[in-house]
Amino acid sequence: MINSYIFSEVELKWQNKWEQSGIFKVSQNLEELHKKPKYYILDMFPYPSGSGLHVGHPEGYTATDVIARIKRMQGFNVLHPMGWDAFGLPTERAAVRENTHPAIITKRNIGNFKKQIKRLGFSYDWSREIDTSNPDYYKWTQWIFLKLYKKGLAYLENVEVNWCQKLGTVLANEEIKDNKYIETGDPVERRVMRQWMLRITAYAERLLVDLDDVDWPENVKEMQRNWIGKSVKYEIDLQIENQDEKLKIYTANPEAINGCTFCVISSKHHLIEKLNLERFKMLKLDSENFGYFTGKYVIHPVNKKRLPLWCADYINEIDEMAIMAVPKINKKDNIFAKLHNLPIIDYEIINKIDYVGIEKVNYRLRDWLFSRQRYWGEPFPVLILSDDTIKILNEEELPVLLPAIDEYRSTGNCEPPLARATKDWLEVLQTDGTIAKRETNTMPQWAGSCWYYLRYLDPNNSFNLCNSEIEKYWMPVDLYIGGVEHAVLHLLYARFWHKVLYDCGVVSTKEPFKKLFNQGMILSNSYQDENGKYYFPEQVSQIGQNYYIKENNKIVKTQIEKMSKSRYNVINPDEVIDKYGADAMRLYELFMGPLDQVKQWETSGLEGVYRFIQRVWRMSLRNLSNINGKSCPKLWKTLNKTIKFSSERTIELKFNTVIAQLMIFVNEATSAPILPREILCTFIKILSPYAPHIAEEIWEKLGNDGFVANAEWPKFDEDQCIESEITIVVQINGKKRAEFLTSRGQTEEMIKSQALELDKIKILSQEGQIKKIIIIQDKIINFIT
RNA sequence: GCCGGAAUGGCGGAACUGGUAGACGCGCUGGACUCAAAAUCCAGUGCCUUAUUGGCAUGUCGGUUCGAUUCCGACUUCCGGCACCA
Repeated sequence: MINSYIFSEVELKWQNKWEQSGIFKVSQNLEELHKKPKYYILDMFPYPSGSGLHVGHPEGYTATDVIARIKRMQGFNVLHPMGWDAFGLPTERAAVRENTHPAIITKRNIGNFKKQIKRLGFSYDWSREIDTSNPDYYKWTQWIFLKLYKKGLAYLENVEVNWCQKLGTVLANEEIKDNKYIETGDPVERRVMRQWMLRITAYAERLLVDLDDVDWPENVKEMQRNWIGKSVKYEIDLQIENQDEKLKIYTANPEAINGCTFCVISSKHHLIEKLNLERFKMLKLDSENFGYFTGKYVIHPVNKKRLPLWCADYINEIDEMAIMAVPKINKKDNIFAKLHNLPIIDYEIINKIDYVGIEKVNYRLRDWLFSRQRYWGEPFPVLILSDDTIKILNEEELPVLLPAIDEYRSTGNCEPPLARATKDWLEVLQTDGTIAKRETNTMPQWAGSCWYYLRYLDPNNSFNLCNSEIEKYWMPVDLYIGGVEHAVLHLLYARFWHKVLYDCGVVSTKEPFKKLFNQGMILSNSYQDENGKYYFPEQVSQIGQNYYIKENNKIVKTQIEKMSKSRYNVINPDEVIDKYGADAMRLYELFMGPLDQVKQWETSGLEGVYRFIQRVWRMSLRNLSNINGKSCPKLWKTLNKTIKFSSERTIELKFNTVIAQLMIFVNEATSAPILPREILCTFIKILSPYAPHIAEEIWEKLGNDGFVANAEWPKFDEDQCIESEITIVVQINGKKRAEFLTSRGQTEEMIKSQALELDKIKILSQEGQIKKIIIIQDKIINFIT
């Protein structure tokens, strides 16, 4: 079977050749770098989970790889790195289960991920690989924390968290449903704990304004704007009747103050306590429209009437909130008023000049809760002195290494796992003889992913986070691709840190990511019981319309959801590659649909791209002609169109349409009477970013020197891309009724006279029914009757 | 609930700036090759209508326009985010 393409051998061969030759390594030498323009293309690096890579990961990676390869062929220095967001909760859970050090589990998971990723033939510069849980890396995460602290952007505060007494630990929101731990049903309560906070709110305005300067999808910018939530509000102080206290209320509509019939204060407002309303504090305000009269009245600042003060939590998500209710115009106030029989009145709008409050700019954005009661994260580079004050460490003392501990769970006293460390880690003798204690909280997973794109630039620098000349050459990231689920949090946090680093003079750009693109998620079916617990597809069987857990026959519901480790619904790319090969896998990932759209994985769709690969192979085995490509005018034209199409649409990330065009070319070239070598060689070049393995193999077989990956991207002849003969559509009242072929670029008169020759139009014209004619050059003629 | 998306044949999708709806692929049907099968190749394939130079079709309802998958308004369903999954 000489005609069949054995992908497994060929793909391994080229992956080895690429690695041995080091063609995807980028120079660290600045003089060398400055000879060419730069292109920094970045993937959101993965969290190496135990369940391995799923088919959703390589979607974005394939997209960036195609761009990286085409940019290299177009003469750019391309920085295309990969690494691991290695700290994180699931690894810690696995560590608890196996009682194995999370570093060992992480190493194992990274090994798996890397092996899986490498099978797809991506052109990463692996010499720049980073791992956020490596002390050489997290030293710099801690270093950035020191910068934040010195700038007054890190502080301690008592904050409510989800506490599970039974487990003696804090739980993530996703682990809780109806105040219970999903896995075991143990109750979860809100408990106040001392937490590190980052003052991201200090950067709210800049985070908002600088969105105007980046080339990001408008919807992502909009989500960030809404998240920051800038609003201009009026603050009005209302006298509380028979009290010294004043109540500060907020309103966006001060002109409507005369429509106010009552005021509402949130249940967590500090005045609740101050005004001796403790007995109400015990009440749970879980229903949105639940509320009670506090027994107090406030005085209307304009008409001096008494307004009842109610307590309810429908008003805002901010704890410290009070409003004037205008049930006539505000929907929520209206519902609340009707429910509690409060008056709804008509009123006159007051003039701006008579506003009784002060204008105040508000942001919805809250400060960032930056500590976790977990082991597998960066230790804070701080000491708690005997007088309970904070002392930060010197840069020379970094990194603060994670200590070895016996178990990866909270202590019996409900302290974080780090409290299990031995005294020589936990206690640090000070020069004055007192003993300082280490912080036992760790940083959240976001920390490492907030600045990793900088470390790729200079990954082995042990004196600096990265060399500033190198930083100036590569930054900003030209294209950043990752899942839309990161549209707000990761991207906002990373922007915040970047701006702080900019203020510290560490980086030269205000924004880290010039262009952003969010790939849509690949979804698949997941199964969940009534408590919200997930099951693997193997654990579930279908009977009729319903799904049951095999073990106990309990019914589960199914839904199409984002593929993720926590939902137990991932599809493994290894199986796909075993069956169809890496090139087919790459093509399918992109052929499925537009990159930014949500897609459901259907393995059957792989058949088509697999056949395409085989067709390309058979086509290349034909007897090639050495005649000039131009002597096959039709195929030459199609080739030029295909080069143009791919050159333009690949950069626009419309990969699915490019692959369709490549297929059109192959269909035509397969049935063409002769196939000139020149045409095939050019086609192989434009195929190579998409299906690099087969492209290299054919390139070599055609007798070319070197790698096709290093070949020059072909140019196209614009004249060849224009059709000289076109179809004019003839419409009557906007409906297509006929069409005719003619040459391009004719005048309206010429088009009109040709259309009037058509029988249908002739009759229409003779009956004198034509009232109006609309002609669109080279496209349409529309007769209106 | 709030914020952001999506909806086109049996299926994934195409239509770049308001101008031929269904490119390309999957599936299906028929044919060629074969002892047979696989693979491959050729033809057909939105729905309705007996054919048609007919009618209906881009989630639903309405609007703007000579003309709407594309613009505007309302709605339905599904998906993502909502600050400790990342």
